[in-house]
Amino acid sequence: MRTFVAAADAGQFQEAAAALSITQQAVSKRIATLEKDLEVRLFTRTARGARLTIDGQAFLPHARELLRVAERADASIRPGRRALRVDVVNRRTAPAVLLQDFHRAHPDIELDVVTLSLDAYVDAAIAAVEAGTIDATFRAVPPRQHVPDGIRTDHVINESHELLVGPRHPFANARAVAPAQLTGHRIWMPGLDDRGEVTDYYDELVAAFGLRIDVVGPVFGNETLLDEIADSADLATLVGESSRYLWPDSYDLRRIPIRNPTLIYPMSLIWRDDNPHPALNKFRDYLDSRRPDPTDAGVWMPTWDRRAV
Amino acid sequence: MRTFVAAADAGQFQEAAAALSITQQAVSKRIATLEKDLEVRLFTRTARGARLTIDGQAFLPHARELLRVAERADASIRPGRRALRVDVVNRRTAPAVLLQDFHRAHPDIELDVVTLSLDAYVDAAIAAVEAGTIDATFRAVPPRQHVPDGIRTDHVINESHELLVGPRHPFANARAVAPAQLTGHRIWMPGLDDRGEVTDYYDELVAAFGLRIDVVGPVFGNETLLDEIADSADLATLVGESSRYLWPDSYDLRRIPIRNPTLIYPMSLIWRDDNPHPALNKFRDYLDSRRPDPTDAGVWMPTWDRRAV
DNA sequence: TACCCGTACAACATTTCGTTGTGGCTCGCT
DNA sequence: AGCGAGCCACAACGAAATGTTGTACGGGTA
Repeated sequence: MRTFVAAADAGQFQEAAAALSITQQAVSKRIATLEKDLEVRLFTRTARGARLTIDGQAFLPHARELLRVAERADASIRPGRRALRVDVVNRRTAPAVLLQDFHRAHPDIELDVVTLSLDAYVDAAIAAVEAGTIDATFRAVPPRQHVPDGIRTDHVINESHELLVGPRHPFANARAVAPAQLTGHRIWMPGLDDRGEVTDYYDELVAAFGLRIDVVGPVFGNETLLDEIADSADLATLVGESSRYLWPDSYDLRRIPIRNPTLIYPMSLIWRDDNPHPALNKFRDYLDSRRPDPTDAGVWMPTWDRRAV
Repeated sequence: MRTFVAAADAGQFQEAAAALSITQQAVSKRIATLEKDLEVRLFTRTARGARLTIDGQAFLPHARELLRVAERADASIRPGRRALRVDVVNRRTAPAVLLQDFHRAHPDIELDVVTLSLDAYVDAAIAAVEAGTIDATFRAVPPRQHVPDGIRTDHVINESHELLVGPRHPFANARAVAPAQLTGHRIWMPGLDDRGEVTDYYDELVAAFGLRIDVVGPVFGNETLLDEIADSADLATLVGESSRYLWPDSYDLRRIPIRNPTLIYPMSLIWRDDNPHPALNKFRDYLDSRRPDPTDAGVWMPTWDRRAV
């Protein structure tokens, strides 16, 4: 591909060969092989060079695109020059929205959004940051969480919860609900088991408001969950407010804000203080510009104190 | 790349090897080479297979994208299965807009928009259609134009002209102008020389309204032209209405509609009747749904009768 | 502890790839 | 018209790569 593009740009094989530091014959051979593989003539050879055929013209932009993608693929992992790699717990939460917005604001900055395998507790994520395999991660950082030297955390997101219900649910037409009203109602959050700080959060939430959260059943994927909730008259689930920007509205589901108090899930950015990646500072600046309001009244946040459970 | 993706999907080299019809050792070698080239470990080898590292996870989507692009590149020219290839005279005219819209309406249909070299008259374009190197082209087809058997034409576009002027031009603030008002004004259309039916059109236009069209000077590119017009108090040029959807508004240029009569440039789609490409019919259906109004009053169209000049 | 499964390493055969050498074609100059 | 310059294709050879078979190593598991 590189040879094809070089030859197309140069208009002749000889010059392309020079640019690639190989012989003209090698270029000729490469192009011939490509033409044989594609079963199409790409150049018309003349005495004064080689001009693209129609097929060649049609192929050229694809070839360039391929080289661009290859370049980006390489840049995404080559140590020392790779894209900024940020971990999010999952792609339907506030950090993902934030990263999308950041990308819109700075399209030139290469980003890689990864999701560490599901058994990653804060500790595992912090270890990954420390090891340098990821540049940053968004996590809830309980006060008692041990943070090694050289690792910094910054509380940059307050994600508030909404109740997601189907049209037949008692709260389907409510403008808002208070956590106290949820007492006795079933809240279904499959897959919410054994996940470190996340379960700690919901344990504390349950204890604080007398909620009933079911975690039964395996996770068959998001569509199944939404389907069941849409059909049910008593199932509900909690989702982050940001997910409204990430889901299609295809199901007949209602999002009911939760008020008095609002249920906040706090998240911090975690990164290595000595990470020299230039994009990291830009990302932190961006987060700074959207920092959540200082906690005010009407808001519930976890204490993350095990004794509260 | 294919091997990497296969191994990532399979979770083990052995199975990937089977899928690729090579030995496990070959897969191992390929992955090892890739890792060496990238200077990054992509898999952690375990006794029960190979799992992606963080780096591998970050790389995977890029690898998939590369394969997709390669697939599309191949599809764009492989005879018998290639994308629908449509020629437009240049990428700033109505056909280009139409193709964009069509692509939005049918994102699944692969399109290749090409531009035949500039010396291509209708005859050359028709020959290209006949030879099958392009599936269709948009051209003005004068009534006297010879069209071979098996080639069909359909008048699907009426592009109306607008006058493009800088802020100091006398018409800069006009809501509209009539062709008669343009008598004596300089209209600059560099590059408009020796272009077959296109020049015929403007020749007839000049004769009909006593216009003065300058074609002096080489074409240095669009930016230069726009620059000069923006700066000049008496230069103007004619552009198609559709170009408003294709140009940025970065220059301080005014588009003045031309009325009484509107100046129409008619264009037809030209294709081979026996072209079996499935996308061709869909494209024609689409064009049908946007067919221009039957010519009504207040419109000027060329007769393309040489004697009129 | 003995296997089973999966990966890595080694040696060898085969294919691919790049180089040098050469011929043929076309354009432009004399 | 003849000749030289410039460019591409084909042939032959050596080097590098790639794939295969054979084998060793290591971690789960019965």
